[in-house]
Amino acid sequence: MYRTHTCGELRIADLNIEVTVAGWVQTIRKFGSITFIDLRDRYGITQLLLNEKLTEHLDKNPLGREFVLQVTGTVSERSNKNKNIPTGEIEILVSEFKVLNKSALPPFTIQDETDGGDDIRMKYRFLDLRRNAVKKNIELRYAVSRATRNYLHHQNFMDIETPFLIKSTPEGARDFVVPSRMNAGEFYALPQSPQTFKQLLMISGYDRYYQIVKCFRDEDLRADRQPEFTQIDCEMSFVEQEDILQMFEGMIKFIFKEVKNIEYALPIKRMTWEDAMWNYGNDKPDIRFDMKVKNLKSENKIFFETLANSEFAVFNEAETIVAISVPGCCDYSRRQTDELVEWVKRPQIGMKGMAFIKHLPTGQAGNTDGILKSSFDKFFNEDQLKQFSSFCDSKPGDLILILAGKEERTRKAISDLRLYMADRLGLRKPEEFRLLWVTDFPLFEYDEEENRWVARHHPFTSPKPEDIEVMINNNPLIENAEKYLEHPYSKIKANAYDMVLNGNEIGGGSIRIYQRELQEKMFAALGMSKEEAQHKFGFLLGAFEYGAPPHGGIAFGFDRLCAILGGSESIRDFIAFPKNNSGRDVMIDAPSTIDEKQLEELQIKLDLK
RNA sequence: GGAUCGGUAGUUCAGUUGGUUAGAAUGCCGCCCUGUCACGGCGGAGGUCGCGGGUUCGAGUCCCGUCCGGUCCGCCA
Repeated sequence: MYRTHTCGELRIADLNIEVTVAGWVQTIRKFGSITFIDLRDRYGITQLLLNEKLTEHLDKNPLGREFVLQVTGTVSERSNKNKNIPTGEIEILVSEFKVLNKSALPPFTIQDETDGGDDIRMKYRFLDLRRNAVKKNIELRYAVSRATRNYLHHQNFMDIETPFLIKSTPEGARDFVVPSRMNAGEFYALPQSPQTFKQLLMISGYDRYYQIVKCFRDEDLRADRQPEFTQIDCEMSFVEQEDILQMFEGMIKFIFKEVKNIEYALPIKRMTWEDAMWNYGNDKPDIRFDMKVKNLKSENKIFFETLANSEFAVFNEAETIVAISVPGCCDYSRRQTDELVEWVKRPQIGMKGMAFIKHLPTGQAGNTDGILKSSFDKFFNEDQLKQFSSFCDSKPGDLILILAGKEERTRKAISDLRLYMADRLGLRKPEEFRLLWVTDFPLFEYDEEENRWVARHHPFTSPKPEDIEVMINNNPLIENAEKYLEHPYSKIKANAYDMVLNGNEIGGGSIRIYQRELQEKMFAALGMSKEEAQHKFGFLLGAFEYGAPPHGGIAFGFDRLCAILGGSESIRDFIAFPKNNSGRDVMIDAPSTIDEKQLEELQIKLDLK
């Protein structure tokens, strides 16, 4: 037996018993003829005390950090207690110890505040995982997984595995591709999600399915995007949107309770996609703070009358003018406002400039309205500025920031600016969690490059019942690409919904199409020929003919959910063995070349450009 | 595909308008220390300044190229 106890469990109640523990050397503190060693395992740290004799032995056989020890001794009370750790009242008076294995000197310190940078930590990820800071993320991930499984199990969901070697369907993200040796010249694709399989399971009658499952997308990465990532993938039969919202509201609530011990007040707020875009410039608004977007003008509709006749060309000519009132920032200096202007002019934001109004409090008795001072004073009189202020709901102390330009870009910019200002003001508190359902997404988006409709969610999403006829009775063809907004298809709403947590999309799903005719119409709408649809999705279309029940589902981004619950931006911290920005695993050095023999077996010849 | 920031000791970083022998902290090694827990004290070792080329009397510093890493845009149904 290697150990009787772990390094995290011994307490003052265990005094005088003989124990054997095993673990890694965290630190060695030598004091002349006695030595303290902190021994670490997954469960904690226990202090060892080596007497004179053992300390002498140590001089001849030195220990180093991360050596693996097995230690036997007696639990004794410390004369100086350490209140910072749970085992801080005791130590083990060592009678014998054995080095189970030596360790090379680690390239960085195995501590909460390590001295190692990301690069070296990823290369030695197995050492990084020993650190408490990383370990607690991995533990949190397991807690989320456990809570999810518990909840879904008790709701009669079955965990059913679906294959990883499937068929490439180049709609949506780029597939990872695997050559088939037995079928030379042919390729499997790794699933971007088990979408079609879970729909087939519904047709098979497994009316509640879930899987915590790896998905693969061969696209460029970000801090919150990995080439292989994990989804909580769910599907239900005989349900409408409302049933799914209820079920998964319950699930997220259960996860919050189990993992964070937070009782989330239901129901979760709901918002239509249109409202979200209108009031936040974004389909995944962070509602931990207000600072709503004010629409002064949008696509040639003037909401704020004064703008119609102003001399200010920037405002006159803009497709869209939007503003936010930032609380408590009216005293921004020239330098600070310039800094914001520079911020919105960065290529990532892409604005040409920014106007602002300072709503200064006066300090004079009797005047509670404050004084308005703008960056465009010469174009507007005091009354007009007042109208501006009241339109933007500004209060004395606010700084009104105004962006003008093309609809889509400007809306994205004001949304980014809103988040940026909230960050500056500390309004995005990591320990505050605000959930939101966003519903009624458009079914289609227009792809100007390919000059066709693309599915905003995916091609299996059902339109709202009232829009089905619109879809069936109209030709998807667009004669004038400039006017795609006038095409009936751009008005069709999807039976789709996203769950948003603190400004992050953590889950999304839809009620699916379950009739062959409608699904064929959908493929046709996306510019797919009958033959093409049959080649790619014939199995699904065929299955729809054998009694497909109405069904729908949702998938949660598991890594991202864990990251947010853990208060982090980066999902890498919550994946045991993540890949870097270029999709490399720097620890095992993958991807890599393969043997000539392997290529031969696959009958593949490389012709690298 | 594009933008941007970075690469200097094992590690994390500093390094001025280009100018003597490239520094700090931490880690490591040695000696001292019986109550430390971020132990302390004294001493020591440790560098192809990512790589290649250029400008210059002289390059860690300036220029060009390249590789690697971070962040972002495009992309991610």
